[in-house]
Amino acid sequence: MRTADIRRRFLEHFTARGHTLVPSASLIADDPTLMFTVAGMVPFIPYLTGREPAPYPRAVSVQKCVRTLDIEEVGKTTRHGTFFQMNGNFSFGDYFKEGAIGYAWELVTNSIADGGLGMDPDRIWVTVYKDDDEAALLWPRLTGLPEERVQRLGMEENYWSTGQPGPAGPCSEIHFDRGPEFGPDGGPAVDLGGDRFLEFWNLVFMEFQRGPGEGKDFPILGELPSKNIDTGMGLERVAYLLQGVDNLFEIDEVRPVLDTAADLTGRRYGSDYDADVRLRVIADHVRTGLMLIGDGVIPSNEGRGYVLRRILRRAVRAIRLLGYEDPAFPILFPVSRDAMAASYPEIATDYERIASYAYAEEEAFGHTLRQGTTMLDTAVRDAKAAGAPQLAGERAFALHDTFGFPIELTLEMAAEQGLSVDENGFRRLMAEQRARAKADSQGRKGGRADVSAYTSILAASGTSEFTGYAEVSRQSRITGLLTVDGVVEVAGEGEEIEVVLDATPFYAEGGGQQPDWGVIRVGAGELEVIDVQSPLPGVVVHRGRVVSGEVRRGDEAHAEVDVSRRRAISRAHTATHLIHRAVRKALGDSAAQAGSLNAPGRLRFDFTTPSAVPPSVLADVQDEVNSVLLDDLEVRAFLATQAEARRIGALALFGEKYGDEVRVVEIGDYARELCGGTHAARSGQLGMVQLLSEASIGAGVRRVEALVGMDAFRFLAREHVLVSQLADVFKVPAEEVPERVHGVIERLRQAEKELDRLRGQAVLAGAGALATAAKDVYGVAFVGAQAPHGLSGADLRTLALDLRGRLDPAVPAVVVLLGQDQGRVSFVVAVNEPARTWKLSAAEVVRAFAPTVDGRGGGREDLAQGAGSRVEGTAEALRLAEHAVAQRVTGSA
RNA sequence: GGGGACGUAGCUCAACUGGCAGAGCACCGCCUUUGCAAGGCGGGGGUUGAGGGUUCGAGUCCCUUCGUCUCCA
Repeated sequence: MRTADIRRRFLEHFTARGHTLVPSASLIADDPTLMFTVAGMVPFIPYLTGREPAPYPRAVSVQKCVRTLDIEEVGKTTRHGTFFQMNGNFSFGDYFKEGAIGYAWELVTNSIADGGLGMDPDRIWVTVYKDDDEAALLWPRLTGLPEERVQRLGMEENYWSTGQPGPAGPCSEIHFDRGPEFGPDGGPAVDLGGDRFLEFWNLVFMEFQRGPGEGKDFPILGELPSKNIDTGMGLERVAYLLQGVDNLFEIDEVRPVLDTAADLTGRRYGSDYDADVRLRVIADHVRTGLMLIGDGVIPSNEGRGYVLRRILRRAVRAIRLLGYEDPAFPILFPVSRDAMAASYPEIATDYERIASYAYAEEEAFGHTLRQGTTMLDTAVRDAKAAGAPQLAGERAFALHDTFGFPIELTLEMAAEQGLSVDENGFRRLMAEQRARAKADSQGRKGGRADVSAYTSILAASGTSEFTGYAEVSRQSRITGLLTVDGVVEVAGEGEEIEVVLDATPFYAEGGGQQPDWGVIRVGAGELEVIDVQSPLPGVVVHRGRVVSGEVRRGDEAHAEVDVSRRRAISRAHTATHLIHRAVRKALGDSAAQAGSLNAPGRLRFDFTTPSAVPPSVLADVQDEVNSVLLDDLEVRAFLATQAEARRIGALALFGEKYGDEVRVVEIGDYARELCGGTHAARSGQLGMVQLLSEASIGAGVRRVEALVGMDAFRFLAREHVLVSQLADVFKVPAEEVPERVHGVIERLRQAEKELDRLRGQAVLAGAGALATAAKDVYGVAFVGAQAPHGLSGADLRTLALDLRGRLDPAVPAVVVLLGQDQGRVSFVVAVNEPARTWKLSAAEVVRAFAPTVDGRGGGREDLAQGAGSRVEGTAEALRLAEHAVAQRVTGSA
């Protein structure tokens, strides 16, 4: 049975039983504490914890998930994969254990013709929590399962809770017996974690409220007012059971990639364990990369983007280690796309964009690999030269840390050179780095990193409503107050605080739009707001300083947004939509928004496109946007369902919440997209839009910046003045300024070169005479002279080198020149090759006479220079230099 | 957020403990040669990312800043 079939059967089974179908949420979790959506229940957390009322009593979903915690295990075991899909049915205070067990059993054992999965009931085993007598009784009673195939396990296996106070409860797991060839008899309780009894569905019965405690050690505070069901069936696991293959890498959605990789590298899957592991890694990581980019994650050096980068690079590394050197993603990604498109059509429609990131990343990694290889070669050479049998851990770590060279490759390539690597040293350094980063983040706790303070405010006071679309000031109440020390009741003048209101007109930074500023007044004081953030969905935090009086939790407050700032930001945001639309019209739909910044009067807009945008296209975009402003279109915002929004063609960005209702912003009939930001009322209010620059900010992503309204006007006015001034200075019409400047620069260069040439000639003018005046000092041709005044140190050097060149190269020669320039003495000593074999050193000669001119200097054996301040010492210095030469020659002869 | 590395000619990179800014490719000219990566000779091309500092002297050392790469969180 194809994976897409299992998925469809699951959804149909539960929708037929009154469950609301909820589409998979984005892999980018709507929770700042989570990197990715790591489990099927993540999108339902607010309902399961009772933080928000559930909009439906029962729900069913197939949720995309990514987990990278055990990334090192991927490919080595049958079940670790970084991307997987969780089938889940949920009940929010509706049915409980009996319903959950009954529905599950029906789906698992109903025949395929009846829409079930058609598993053999005789091969099903279940486990329940040891004290959950209710479940232990229900299973045999509802399903006819023999009691001996219902086993009791402890807290570790069959009890569920989050790490924090909140809901908890026993769970019950359904296993499939793969047969005696996979392990011993006796059921999952005996073959715990083995390959024979494979757990594929976990039913969680949330019935208790737990208190604080570590791990599984916490008190039960009582029963939940509303008992919930949360189940998770690993789609991949079921697929590999039903498809009769050995692991999740061999199912229909993954295997094609594995086979293609095997073909590319000339391997036969199943013939070599190490190669098999690598093939499985490739298959898994390619799929994960595809799905992550599909949900809007972009490879980068931090956060989610970094995890994605690591996954992609691990895939590239694996295929390189299998001996394939050419770009592999352009071959592998389309295969993965075709395997996944049945369940996720957007992967196919959006493929061009996804591919551009993936391919670029492979190329970028190729670059770092080439650099790293050179570094590794020198490291290997050094080690061999030193006679060391192994590469130091420090070198391996430096390669990894600085050049991104993976340790596996270091091991492999060192081995080829007959060297081992000090892996323990490497691991120690990695651990140190980890400890450093951790210590750092611990040190800064209490700021935004820790959201628990906000969670408690949310729990106590509920969500704060945003009213800023319709109004810019409002009466409300302070429901939460924080300082650096945490939650407080009151804050006095001068304190930096954070305030939460029950309802606020302040826009929290989000969607690229900068936060509002303004003031919050209470009876006894006033708060100046300079930042507004939403650390958790539903919580709006106003940051600022108490400028007078005091602010107290519970105070009635008057919140007032700085209107001119807000308007300037709104204009920028509306302009961003127009630019987005115009760019897409000009470049095609592959030019998708990749980020934006909307600040007062100016904006940045990042979008994906394979290459630089020609200036002519930018000019067209700017023209078009400004003509739309002149059309003075009405800007309208309204709520719509996802389906409606899609029908009317609203552009949806990645990482949008898949809530029931979305906000659509449309500008006349010109642009329409999902957006939570604030906007101008009519396009005419923008005045004008001026594009400033276009640049690359990374592979496949370009950024344009623009000014809006008065800021755009002032910019142009300034430029105009500048050009007028230039035209004035150069005495030409404005259009001819560039040509004129070009000409002037060219002439200046010519003049400088000519000057240099003449200078060189002047410097060398006396060289011939000086050379012939060389003195014989015990067999050494010695030239000692005062150069003409005004020569720089560099000039002296040129002269000295020229002199040295004029002397007989077979005869030892020493040239000593001193010159004066602006009250300082500079000097150069040059020594030729034969003189050096006579142990004459230029640096030594310099040191011999430098003190007589109060100078210092030094240099190499053949050329040395320096400078001093005592002009009167020049003649004496020359004598000393000659003396030094004489002494050295006679002393060593 | 915390570390590490790198910014030198159009490109790829050299330049030892501070001491003459260079090579290969590309470009231009001339010569040779009817042959698809042609050879020879000659030539142009540099604010060593930017700004300070130390020093007789900074591509090199120190500080600031911008950019790129990379590891950890």
